[in-house]
Amino acid sequence: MANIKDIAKHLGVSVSTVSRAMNNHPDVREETKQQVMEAIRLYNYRPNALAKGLIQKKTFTIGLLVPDISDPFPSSLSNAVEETLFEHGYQVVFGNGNRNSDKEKQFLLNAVERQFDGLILTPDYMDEEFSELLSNLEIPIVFLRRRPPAGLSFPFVDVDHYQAAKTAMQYLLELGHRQIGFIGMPQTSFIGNERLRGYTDVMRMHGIDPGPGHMILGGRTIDNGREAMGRLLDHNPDLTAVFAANDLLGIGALEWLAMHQIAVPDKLSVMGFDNLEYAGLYWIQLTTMEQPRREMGVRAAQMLLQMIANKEQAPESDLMEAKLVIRKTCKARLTH
Amino acid sequence: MANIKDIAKHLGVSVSTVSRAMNNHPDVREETKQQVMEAIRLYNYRPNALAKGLIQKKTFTIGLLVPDISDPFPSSLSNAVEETLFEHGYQVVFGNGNRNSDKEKQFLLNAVERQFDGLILTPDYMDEEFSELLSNLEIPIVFLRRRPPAGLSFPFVDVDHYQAAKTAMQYLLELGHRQIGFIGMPQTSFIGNERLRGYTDVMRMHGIDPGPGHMILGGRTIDNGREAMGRLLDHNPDLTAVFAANDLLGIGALEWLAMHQIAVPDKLSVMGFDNLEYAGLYWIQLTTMEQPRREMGVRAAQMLLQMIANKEQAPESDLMEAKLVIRKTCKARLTH
DNA sequence: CTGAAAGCGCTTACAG
DNA sequence: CTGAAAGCGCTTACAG
Repeated sequence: MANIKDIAKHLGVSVSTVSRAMNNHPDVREETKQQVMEAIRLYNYRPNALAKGLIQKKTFTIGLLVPDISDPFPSSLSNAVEETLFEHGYQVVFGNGNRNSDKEKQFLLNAVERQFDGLILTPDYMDEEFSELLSNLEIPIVFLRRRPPAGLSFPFVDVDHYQAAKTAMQYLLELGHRQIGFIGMPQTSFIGNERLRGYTDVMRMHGIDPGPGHMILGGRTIDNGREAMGRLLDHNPDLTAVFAANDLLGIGALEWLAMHQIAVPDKLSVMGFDNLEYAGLYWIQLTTMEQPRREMGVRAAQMLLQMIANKEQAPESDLMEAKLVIRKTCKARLTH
Repeated sequence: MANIKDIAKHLGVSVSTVSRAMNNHPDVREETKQQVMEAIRLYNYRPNALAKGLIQKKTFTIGLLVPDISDPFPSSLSNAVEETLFEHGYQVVFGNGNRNSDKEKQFLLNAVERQFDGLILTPDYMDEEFSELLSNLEIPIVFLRRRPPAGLSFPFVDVDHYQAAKTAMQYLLELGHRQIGFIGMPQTSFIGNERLRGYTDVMRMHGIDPGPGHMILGGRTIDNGREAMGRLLDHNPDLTAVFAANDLLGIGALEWLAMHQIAVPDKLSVMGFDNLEYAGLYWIQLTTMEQPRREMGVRAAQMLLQMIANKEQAPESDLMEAKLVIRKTCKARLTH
């Protein structure tokens, strides 16, 4: 590959001049600039970003750590991040957390070695070591769909899961439901707990104290949802509605109900959370809470850009609102 | 950030020694090595990858261009690529082609500027300019799920779509179907045409000449499939089976059939292609051809690794076999 | 086993 | 408007 010296030599000018011409420096004769551009084309020359980054202390590279590249949820969000950052001249490097604690740490280390300009993080494991690493990082960081570990004050963007769960529950109550079951995520999940809290609080506000018979926790997948639905109805045959903490769980519930010929929404209403692609399928038509994925991604990217531009002043975290998407799995309770 | 000089100064040794100790050079006293390691920990030092890459002409970075990060199909495959490459110490940089010709080219340019060690490409647009760029690249490249543009001999890994379509058709014929319709992709799609060719050839082999009444081409999505199914049955009410060139199309067909109370597979059999997650859903249970996504990703990564290790000898392209996944949308034709 | 020096390919004051 | 020189943070012959 040709380098800047080659093209300087070719033109009989100094490398400084070539550099300035390439970078559109004002103090360079138009004619010289033209010649340089031509030589660049001729040699098929591309400036070495490593050398450039080394000296400018700026790489135009942003790291984006996602839990799992093949997970459909984060990927649409990643797209928004990537597009926003790309428009501003940054290349985003996806890190595959791979639901693996070591890989997440490895990514952080990589980011510092490679001199990334900023980081957007959706880590799954935030142990001591991770926090420790993070606190030494000296790079602008924003958390996406996660809260920073205790003691560290990085800005984040997330949905207000608690509020959203309340909205979902409110809807179910308006439809006349009182006996509402909950299919929840593992207790180790922050967002799972927020959604659970929304469920519980609304139930209590309406004078119902949801006991263990009202809920099955601990899952995330379609299989989990299917299994939970069966158990839930076993414990509590009076349920007229079920709130699933995520769509996969909700779809699993729907499966179980379909398998057992329990009509949805005539016999039982089902509410999901996320609004995955799945939810809109003809056979599913799940009523659910939609997370503003694109907006979250764009927002996180903008926040990071702002932090890079102004390292002093940290932006405010952003808690976004989820939107109720009404489809066909919830219905007013029959009053007999 | 501390640099190598800081830690050399701290220990009163030369930077050469620090460098050697870090990189496990044999000619360095064990004691020295220990001290260096300790100082590195103390300073929280991480070597600058830019400087390292600049001098070593090796960045341990691989570019992976995908058409669309949020597309579920490539992402599971990307995971396999990433994992394989990560095990060998490489970081993969995802490029979002974004179904946009300029972004794909931009990615190529970026790759050369940033001195990537290799590239795995799934481009959607391969015009003159793209080929031109490619031919100047001097970087090991493998194509994934795409064939290199005419005149360029990069190795590729893909599924043998023609063969796979024949397998699917063979299955339908074994079930007794003769009047088989085809819902196909745009004629601009290489893989779409391969699948169509498989369909047509098998039909002809069995003495049926599929006319325009047998097929609707031009779509990729669920909506397209739904619409195509209606038209197909309109033209050709005798059809007993339909082969959809991808699962989305197949699912759309299934939707239309469900909406019109046409029992699948009792009245009509439907065959898909891809085996997306969707296909296994309780309500769908689509019989389809599964592409070995993980294997393709792993294979492409291995090929690239081999090319990097040995720049002389180009590896053979790999055409993989798709596997028939029998679920519930195909059934033996009733013989009355 | 260790150090001094050159060099990777750029950018950027500084001087003219 | 242009050039010479220093320097970014490393690695690696070369010499000892």
